[in-house]
Amino acid sequence: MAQKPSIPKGTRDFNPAEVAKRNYIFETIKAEFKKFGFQPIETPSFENSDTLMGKYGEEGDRLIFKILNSGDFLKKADSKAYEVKDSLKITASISEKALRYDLTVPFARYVVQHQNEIDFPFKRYQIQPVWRADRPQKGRFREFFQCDADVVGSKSLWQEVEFVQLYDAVFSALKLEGVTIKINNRKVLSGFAEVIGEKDKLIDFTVALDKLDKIGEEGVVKEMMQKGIAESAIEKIQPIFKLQGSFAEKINGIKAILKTSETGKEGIKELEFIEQAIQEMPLNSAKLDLDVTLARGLNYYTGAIFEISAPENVKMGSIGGGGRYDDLTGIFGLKNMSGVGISFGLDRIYLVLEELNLFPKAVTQNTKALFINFGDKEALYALKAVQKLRKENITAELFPDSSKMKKQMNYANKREIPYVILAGGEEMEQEKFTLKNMKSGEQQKVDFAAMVKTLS
RNA sequence: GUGGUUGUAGCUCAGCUGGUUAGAGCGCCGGAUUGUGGUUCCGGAGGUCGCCGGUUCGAACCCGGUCUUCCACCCCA
Repeated sequence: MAQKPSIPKGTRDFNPAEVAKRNYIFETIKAEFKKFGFQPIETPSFENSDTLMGKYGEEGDRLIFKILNSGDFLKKADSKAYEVKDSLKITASISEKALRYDLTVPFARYVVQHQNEIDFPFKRYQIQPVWRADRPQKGRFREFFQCDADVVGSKSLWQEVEFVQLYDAVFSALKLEGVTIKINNRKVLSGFAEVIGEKDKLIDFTVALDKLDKIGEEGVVKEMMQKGIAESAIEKIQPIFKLQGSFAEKINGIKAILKTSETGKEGIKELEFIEQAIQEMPLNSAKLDLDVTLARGLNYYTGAIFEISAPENVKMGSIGGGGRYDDLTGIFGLKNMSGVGISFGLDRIYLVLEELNLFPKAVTQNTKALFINFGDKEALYALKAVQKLRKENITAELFPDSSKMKKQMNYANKREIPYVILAGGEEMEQEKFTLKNMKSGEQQKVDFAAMVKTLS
């Protein structure tokens, strides 16, 4: 065999069964998005580099796939950067476009660009692939789909409440139980930093705090100290490492710490608002939990922060996330436009559903009936019936070649087609069809109407 | 981006301290069975051992590079 072709690292092919299952997830999510009043938009797979660069932090810039300029790009390259082999600097001069890294920033760009045509508050959903030049791992790909729903143009906390409900609605529809919707608030995190007098180290502080469940209290303290946060400061917020119990109990715990921080208190108020609303309208299958260590994500979150944990028995990173960003469109010149949104990680949800065996059987079902081909005369008779069946909304097909019976039956068997229809000279004369149930092996000679009845 | 790991038939994997023609199970193709599949029996095809180079009389096996897989870190869906 010749050299086998291959696909790039971190990308995948999807076979028919996989596509069917993925579509099932897409359709389920989409149906809930629509029920909540979101409308779809789509944006290009690549954007101008300056739309994306600098929006995800230094780390993010590194993970953005850059597209090489067409033509004689070296002619226009930054020769100084080239001389000293400064990859970072030369990139800007040889690449002007980049593959989209997420759906939020392109959405912000979209809102600013089309601000005059949009009726605010604007609720949009978007399901498209994104690309990251990351090193792949389980559930981590270089091309994957995000399913986002966002609202811009409203500061109302009712949006947050609705997003919690939307998460719950989607996971309930997917029959995925035991999902935890973790919530936090940027203002609470700012409050912590303020209280300990390390306001300017907010990012370092939250990034370290975010790792609590992974590296433990000791690890977090160590990392904070490495980042230059004073030991005495860390001691002050020690209680947050040990927060336990119900949502309300945890709130009480942080209230004590944040009593001197106006920002912090505001964050608490927001969290309480959302929690109380959810208590009035209980969730179906998911659980809402406060996690003050949750920092997750992008620096532009200003209020609520969401992250979705898969059920405990599945080893998988977060399967969704989101939050409130007061000033995302500000980067593109549109001020005072608050947005809040959530995202579903389709590829990871797939892995979780697969692991827990939660895909409905019907998802992969395809053709209902296969007509055996006995020759041209019989094939014509069969195809006429196929055409009529399709008009009845029944998926049917004719085996294209008059191959051996064994081969045709085998084909039906392999494809798990539930019915095979045999129609030869005898059936043609009587205007009937021999309908064989592939599972039971039973067969009977029926007329078209009876066949439709069995197949529908 | 850093450190580690993996790659042998379509698939899952054997293959001893380097030693002739690299194996198994499953699958595939053909036949027993030319209007009856999933069971059984018989036969068959299919491998530059990820790729490139090196060491050696000799490499699937040792060494280097590269690609890929998975894992940890970074970060994240």
